[in-house]
Amino acid sequence: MTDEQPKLKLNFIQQIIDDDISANKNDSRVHTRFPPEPNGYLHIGHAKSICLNFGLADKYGGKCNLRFDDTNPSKEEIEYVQSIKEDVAWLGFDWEDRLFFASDYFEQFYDHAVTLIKNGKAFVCDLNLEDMRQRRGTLTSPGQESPFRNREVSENLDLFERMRKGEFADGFCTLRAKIDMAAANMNMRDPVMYRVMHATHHRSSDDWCIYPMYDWAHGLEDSIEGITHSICTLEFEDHRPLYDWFLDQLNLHHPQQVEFARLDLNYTMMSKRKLLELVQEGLVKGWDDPRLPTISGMRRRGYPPTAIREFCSRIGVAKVKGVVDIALLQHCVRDELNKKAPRVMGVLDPLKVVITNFPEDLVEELDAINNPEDPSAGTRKVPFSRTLYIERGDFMEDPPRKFFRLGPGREVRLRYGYFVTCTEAIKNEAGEITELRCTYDPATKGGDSPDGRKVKGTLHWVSAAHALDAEVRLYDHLFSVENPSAISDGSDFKDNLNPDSLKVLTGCKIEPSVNDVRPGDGFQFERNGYFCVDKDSTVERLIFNRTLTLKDAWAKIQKKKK
RNA sequence: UGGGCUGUGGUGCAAUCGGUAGCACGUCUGACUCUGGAUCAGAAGGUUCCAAGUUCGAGUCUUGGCAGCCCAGCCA
Repeated sequence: MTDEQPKLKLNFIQQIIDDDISANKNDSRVHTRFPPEPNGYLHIGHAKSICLNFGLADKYGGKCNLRFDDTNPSKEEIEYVQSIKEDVAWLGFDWEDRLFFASDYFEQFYDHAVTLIKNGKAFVCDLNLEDMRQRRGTLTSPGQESPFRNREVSENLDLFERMRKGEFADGFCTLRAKIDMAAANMNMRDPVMYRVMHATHHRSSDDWCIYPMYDWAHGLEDSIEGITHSICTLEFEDHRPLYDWFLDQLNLHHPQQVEFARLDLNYTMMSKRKLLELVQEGLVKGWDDPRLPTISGMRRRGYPPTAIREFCSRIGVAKVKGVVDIALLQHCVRDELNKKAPRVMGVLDPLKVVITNFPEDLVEELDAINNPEDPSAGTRKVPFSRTLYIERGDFMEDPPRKFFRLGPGREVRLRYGYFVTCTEAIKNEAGEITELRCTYDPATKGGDSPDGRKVKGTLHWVSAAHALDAEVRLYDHLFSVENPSAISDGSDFKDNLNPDSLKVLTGCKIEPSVNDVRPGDGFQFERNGYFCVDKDSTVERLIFNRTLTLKDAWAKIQKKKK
């Protein structure tokens, strides 16, 4: 906790805040917020924003609110607000008593709108969607003013009140700010503040039939909450002048909006709309499918929140749009899991091995280290017997030069067990190997040879009679291409889905120490990777998700050969 | 001659007042090892978008180009 280290580099947002503090802006207060719309589940891109906002508050001794931007009841659901709260908390952030909803401010928004009308800065517009669009102009040409733009204040007041009372049908009219139809910034061309929408809101129920637009609500929300720094993504840069305009007209507190580039990761996508599509079409199994970049998906997959936070801090924050290599995320996950995950032996693709010179009924309890990275994790006993399972891929009849594992006549070590030598491979009629016969050297108990002879390979194994059966779900990239959103004409992003993103293995054999586990518990299956207990898992039916593989030098050698 | 923003190894970020372009991931070697993990040591990889200018000296300052992204929802 010492500050001895060279000063950590500040990102551009921290520099802005530092400057504001030096200038005693906002009495040097720092108050941020994370403002999700409850229209989907949070993903790793949101995690970046969450870490940023809560992290900034933490760094500067300030506060960070959790506020739901629930201004569009047609897309929002209570399920989403629950999941979002759960995800933010799981990531390790605490909004304390500052859980807010835009919908709680609807009355204030309304009053402010009335003020704008009274000041001649807003008007009720009867243009329909199509007419409004046509009059908006284009990027290079100015728009035309609405014929309703110069209604009397009293008429506007009356109409607006009747909008609220529900006298008009959906889409019949809007309340618009009166700014400048010729503005180069399209957002300033008399933007809509309210639309008529007879929809039931997940919190305010049927209290309202007009709902504020995001642009009208957002700046106000931040102002109401006394936010000092409104951190948001790049696409809102053009909206900042509008928020400032509203706040100036109303003479309200100005948060400073700062925009940064949202996270993009290769081999996946952050579009909520497309994620929703995958979920709704059953292409993945729900929002928490372990292949998804959602927070809940990553949680189910076994990614620790600390790893996600570390990742978010490593990617930095800037205004340049880029694509982060998913390998960095995986590196952070491995780094964390390597330090924490208890080691255990699990055989995914079992091949029976009989140790022919091992006594029939003998069961030896061998000592195994729980975590070589953490001596305090202690040791456990693992049963060893005459009949075992090893990984099918750990045996080759005709092994190539760099294959360090078992082959006819070869000797390897069974981890924490004995040196064994393969004497015979038994096959069925189809020529498939069904069983191996080996002999063991009793002098090598524990895994060391008293005569000092070395063995190149060490295999994981499991005693057949003691093993637990398990289903194991193997995951790979959801998409087979780096940028699944880049599609040629006539194709769909779903064409880029990786057909092998999920592989389900049954009949896997896990060592018996893993008998009393709960969903979420994580392990390293030695030499195989990191795995965690899935929420579908029961005492009768153990189910694991593969979080990640270990780095695999042998796999790399093989890949290069191809 | 619409507005806004952005250009630094393959990727993501640094570089204080203008002073030898660094870090991480990835890649490739090698060492070590009872996980082909971890760890350790090392290597490759840059026209800092381009051009001109200022300066003893420019990623940084000036001017002019070029490229990319965002904006024409009663979405957020």
